[in-house]
Order: sequence, then structure tokens, then C-alpha cells
Amino acid sequence: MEPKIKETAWNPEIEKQILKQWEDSRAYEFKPQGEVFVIDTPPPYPSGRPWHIGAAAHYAQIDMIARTARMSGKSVLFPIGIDRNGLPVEMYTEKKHNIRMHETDRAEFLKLCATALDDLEAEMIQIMKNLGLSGNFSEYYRTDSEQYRALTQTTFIELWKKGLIYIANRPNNYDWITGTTIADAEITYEEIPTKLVYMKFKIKDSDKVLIIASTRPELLCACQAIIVNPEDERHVDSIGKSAIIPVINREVQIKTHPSAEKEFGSGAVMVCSYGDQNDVALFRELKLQEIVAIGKNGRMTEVAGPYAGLKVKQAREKIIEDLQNQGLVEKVESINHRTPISERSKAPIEIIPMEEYYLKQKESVEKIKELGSKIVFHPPMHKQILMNWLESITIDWPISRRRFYGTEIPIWYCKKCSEPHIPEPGKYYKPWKDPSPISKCTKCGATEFVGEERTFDTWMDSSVSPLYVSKYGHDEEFFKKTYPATIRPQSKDIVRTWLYYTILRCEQLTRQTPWSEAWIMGYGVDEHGAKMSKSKGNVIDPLPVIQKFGADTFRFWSASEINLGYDFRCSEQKIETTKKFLSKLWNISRFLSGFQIVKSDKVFPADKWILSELDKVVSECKKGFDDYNFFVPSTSIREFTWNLFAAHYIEMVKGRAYSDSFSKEERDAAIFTLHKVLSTLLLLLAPITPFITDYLWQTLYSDKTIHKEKFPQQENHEDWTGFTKPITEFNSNVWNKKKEQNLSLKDSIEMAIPDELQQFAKDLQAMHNLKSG
RNA sequence: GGGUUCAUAGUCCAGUUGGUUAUGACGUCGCCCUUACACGGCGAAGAUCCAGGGUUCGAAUCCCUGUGGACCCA
Repeated sequence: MEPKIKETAWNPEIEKQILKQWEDSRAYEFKPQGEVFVIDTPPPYPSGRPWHIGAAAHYAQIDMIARTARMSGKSVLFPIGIDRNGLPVEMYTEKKHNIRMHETDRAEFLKLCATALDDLEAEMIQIMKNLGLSGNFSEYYRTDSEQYRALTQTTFIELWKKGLIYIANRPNNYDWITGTTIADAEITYEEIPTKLVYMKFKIKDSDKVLIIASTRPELLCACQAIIVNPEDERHVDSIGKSAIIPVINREVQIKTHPSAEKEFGSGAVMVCSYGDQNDVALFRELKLQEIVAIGKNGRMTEVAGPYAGLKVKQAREKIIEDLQNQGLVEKVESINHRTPISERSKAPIEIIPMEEYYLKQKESVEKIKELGSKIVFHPPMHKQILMNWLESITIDWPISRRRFYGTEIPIWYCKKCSEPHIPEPGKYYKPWKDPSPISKCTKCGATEFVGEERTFDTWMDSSVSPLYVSKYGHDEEFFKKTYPATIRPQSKDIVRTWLYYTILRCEQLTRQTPWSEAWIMGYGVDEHGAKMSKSKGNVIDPLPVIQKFGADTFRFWSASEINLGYDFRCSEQKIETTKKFLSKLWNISRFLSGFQIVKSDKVFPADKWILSELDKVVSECKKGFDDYNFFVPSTSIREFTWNLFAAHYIEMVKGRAYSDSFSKEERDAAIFTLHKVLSTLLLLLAPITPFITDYLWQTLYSDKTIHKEKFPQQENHEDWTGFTKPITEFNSNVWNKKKEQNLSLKDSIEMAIPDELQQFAKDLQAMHNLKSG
């Protein structure tokens, strides 16, 4: 029989046809029947090319989760969304058009942002499709759509009514570059070289001088106290006295506080509003009057006297100079200071008192610990990231932002008495331009209102994703079937934001955990283990890689190279060599495509042996798939396919299959077993490499797609795997012997078959052309 | 300072409850067109399993200490 497959290598171009077939037949449509499996897919932010190759690998694996569930017989809801809220597009737009957001007409600015997002999004969707994602593209959602934003606002209104939201004026993390308050979760820390200045404070009515070391001398004007450790005998006689702030020439009291470390600097610390979070705590505890020294524009305020109007950094330089000129500096040290910076804009955080909206979270911590402990984490160790974060929560979540491209806070204030009013839930509101939906102030009866101008922190949107995909508040029937979702796949760097905030919000709104499992992936790093960044030039763009080698190659690389939860290295060369496995699979199939599919009731020893090994692979794969760890099935299948099936079994039964001197029964058993093994392998590989397996499946075994099939089950054959070692060793011995004797592999040779392999003798003889004797 | 985690050939990685000769791949070198595949086959070289100590008949594996790296928190 002519082989059905003619080409000698898998051509990734075929992926396009298959993709079209999937789309035309709506192969992955979700029907809420039977056992439902819901994935709370992370909506990617379309930040433009190159997309991070680690992210592409991540999505490939999320698709494997979806396909695994489908092949386990579940109805899978695999939503596709695009995250479009937030800072990056605003900054991109400012740069692209050389404008400043706060100086641009709001409606005009939003339009520019939306246009930019549309372009970037189209490209992103195309990459996701090309990767072979079996998601619900026909209904993909955007987090800036009217519907999504209405949901964010509705949930806000619900929480407001539950009394979980309040307004407070308190010192807050402020990013002066983007001009907005940010939450603790959005801060990162960097070691930045800075000067530690040892300043001389004169003690009043004494000729003594107190040395105070600080990295923030520009805040001298906001100094309201000096603290020393009560057990520090060096300062005992200064306690209770006043010190004169250098340059500023104002008096402050010297107090005791245990937080002053004896080892740091001179042991005396100046308390200013606000150098860091510790200052905030001290101001509260010691009931000090705050002085706002830094304004929203990142410049010193008028209280800084001669330094007013200078940027913080300039003011620092200038005041150090002045201190030195007046002989008020003992010394200056250069140190690396761990500085809080904004994750997004990289600006150093200033702590400035601002009036913001807060969502209560402190009182939910214990409840969330309890819910968190019930969520199954893959891998389990990453649960610790959540638990550590819960331990460190000290303040409520500031949710308002002074930005434009986000969901508007749906509030109107009475023009007369400033009483805030919230509208009816269910609609999307834009208070900065919409007329007030409230006609009369509930407090004073006035009829004129002013809309709130601020927007929400984008995590307010993202944290309701499981509610959005299950149509919370829209379709009660659908919601019941799809909420809570099954699994949240995401990367480990956003556990303290996206994962945490989602549990918090869903608990507050639904009293339930949003999903029963969380699947946490590591970062993609470069081939030397360094973080990829545009400035280092070690970024790999996944798009050309996928185009060159095909999505299946990329996916198989991702599965076989990434151990769940750990960081993984990316190199184009590694991806390229992965392609060889697909070639191997292709050629095995090409060989088998020359043999008709037959049924056979009887199998022979070699067949029993390989089926027994196959059974082992099936069981190992099941374990890996159950844990959504695709490293396990991909490596186990590759090793079996290459090193046992192709190298030994196929060679052993080739003679039988071509039927030179074998009975029909023997021949059929071989062909039956060959097809049985290959079809099983294709099914096991289908979630990992959906294109090539579907093509081969439809060419060899069925007129329907492989992706509607179920996983093969373990058959519990008699265990023949003990023969693996003797068989492979014997074959190796023969090959070596022939080599030694300079024989070709098809040449005849005289060699004794070991006793334990006697039952395989006929196949082995044919395989090696052994002389009987 | 606290936490999590990692350390196995030139490189990447496996190694279940301790148990003969430590897995596989990439790369390197040699030989080979063999009725699926040269995008292939066969073979070879390459590891003091980070260091030190302990438990044990026996440790890459368990325990302690240290060193080095990554990440998180204060």
C-alpha cells in the first residue's frame, strides 16, 4: 500500500489550514452542559511588539490546560479578554503625540488612547490565534468596554452600600510622574546610590551638638521631632530638650522611641512628614502636626522657603551644599539605599497626604487566609507568596487614581454641601462629562451636582474577571453553572495584586473563593538566566519564532522546557531543536501510513512488551495532566517515542510488518500494535501540539478532529517492562558488533540470543539478520 | 533582618518512599544512505551530584552548618 503521507517533514504552513478548519467548524464552542470547567484567563495587556516570549509560552500552556480538561470530558469555558485599562497606554500616547495628559482635553485624550489600543490589540489577538489557543475568540472581551466598566462600577456600588468603601485624607504613596496615588502592591524596591548626610543639630541652651544621619535632608523643613532610643546612654541628657534644625533654624523636641536604632548613624533620627512609612507611623503615634513639604508636581512647597519650587532631587543637592557652606555637615557617605519606586513609571515614591477612596481590606485578611488555604495551588509552594503578602497588609486599599484611561468612579457630589451620591447600579457612568443622574441631594435638597473626575485603580477592574466571564448580574442561569470558576492561571509576579485582589473582591461580593485552583507560572528569562529587558537587548520576540518553526514546535518547547512554577530559560536555538521531535513523529506516521489499519485478537511478545511500556507512559501522562504540569507528559512521550518505540520496537517488527517469513496473524498483530501505539501517542500529545496531531489523526484514523476525542485510559496489561533493558542492551550489542566488524546494518551476523529473550527470537532474528546457529 | 527557592557533564534538565553502573536533550567528536526519517541512525568522550559535618550497612536523595545565586517581605 502506498503511504498516505508523502512529504518527509512536517511543514508548519499546514497549521494555517488547520486553524481555518477549527474556526469554520467552531470546534471549541462552549456549551454549559455536563461537568463545566471554567478558566479565569488572564487578559493580556496589548503593550506592543515584541510580546514577551515568556508570556507567549504562558498562554500556550493555559491552552494546554483547556485542552486537557476538554479531553477529560469536560465542557470548557476558555474566555479570551484584552486588558485595556491603565497607565501604559496613557504614557504611550503622551510620548507618541508629545502631549501631557493633564493638559489635554479628556475626551480627545481618551480617543487617542483607544485608537492606539485597537492597533496593538489586533496584533495580539492574531498572535494568540496563531499559537493555537482554543479560546472563545468570537466573544472576546475588553476591560474598557461599556459592559465591563459597568460591572466594575456596579460592584463598587454594591461594596459602597455594604459600607466597605470610605474616603480618607491620609499620607499615601504618590507617584509624581504619573500624578497619582498608588497602592503598596504597585511599589517595587531598588537599591539606588544616594548620599547619607550627617548633619549637626545644636541642642538648645547647651553647647552640645547632636549628629543626625539622613538620606532626605531636603525634608528638614518638615521635621517635627527627633527620636533617640530610650536605652541609648549617649543621648540620655538630651531627652526632653529642644534641638535647632540646621539651615531652617526651627526648634524641635527630642523624644524617645524604640524604633530608633542605636547602630544606625548616630542613633538619633529625625522624623519628617514624610520620608518613609515609618515616619507616617511615628507622626500618628506621637501626634505630630504634619508639614507638607512636597507637592503633587514633585516639587518642594512654599514651606521649604528658599527651596520652594525645586524638584526633590535638586532641593536635596542644594540643601547639602548650603549645609556644607555653613559648616553644618560632619560627613557625607555614599550608600546604596533601598528606595521605593513606582512599578510602572519607575519614579521614586513620595508620601503625600491626599484624600482618596479606600476599600476595606484589613478586616478581610483572616477570612482570605482561610479561603486561600482551601485553594489548590500548582505548584503548592507558591501559596506561600499569597500568605506572605497577607501577613504584610497594614493599610486599606486606596482605589482612586488621578488618571484618565480607566473606569470612572461613579459618584456625584452635591454642589452645595458636597455630599457624595452614587447612582443606580447596572449602567456605565462617566461622571466627568455625564449629567448627574441624581436630581436632589439627599442631605440638603440642592439640585446641582459635580461629577467625580477620578478613575479606579485598574486592579479594581481586573479583580472581577471571574465575575465578568460568568456573567455575574446578567445571566443568573449561566452564573450558577460557571461560578466559582475552576482555575486561575497566572504568573507569579502578580500574586499579591491580581490573585489577592480577586479573592478579596469576590469574597466581599459573593462570599466565596472565585476558583478552586490556582496555577502559577514562573518568568521567562534569557538563555543565561538573566531577566529579559529591552535595554539589555536580550528580548526574544515570539512572533518570528512561531512563524519560522510553527506553533506546535513553540508549544512543545514550552511544555518540555518549563517546569511548573519555576523560572525558565528561553533560547531560539533550543526551540529550533525541538522541531526535530515533530519531524520524528511525522516520519513514524509516514511509515505507518503505508499499513492498513487492522484488528487483531492476538499479540506477540514484542507487542506485549511495547504495549506494556505504552501503558506506563499513559499513566505518567495522566499524572502530569492532572497536575497541569506539561513537562511530565511531554518529556515522557518524547523519550518513549524516540528511544523505545522508534529505535527498538519499530525496528524489531519491521520484518513482521512487511511479512517476509511471518504468518498473517503475526503480521496483523504487528501492524495493529504499531497503530495502537501511534494513535495513543497522538491522543496524549493533542493538548500539547494540537496542529500536527490533528493533521495526522485526520489523515490516518478519522474524518473528525482529534480535539473531540477523550484521553486514552490505562489498560493494565501484564507488566512486560522488565524486558526493556535486556532488549535495548541486546540490540545495542548487535549494532556495536557489526560496527566492530565493519558490517552494514543489513548484513548478516552470527550472535546468540540470550535465554531471557528467547520469546522475542523471531523478531530479533529478522531485525538484525542473525544467522541461526 | 525574616521568608521562599535553587545549586547534578561545556549548556539545560530528570532523579518518586535513601538501595547495583546517576536520566534525557543540546552541543562536541568518530563512523554510517540501513525498503519512515541525513530535520536520520549507531557509537564515543564528558559529573568528586556546591563545601563541610551528621544519621545509616548504604546518601545526589534525610538532618545540621556554611558558601553562592534568584525572588519576595520588613
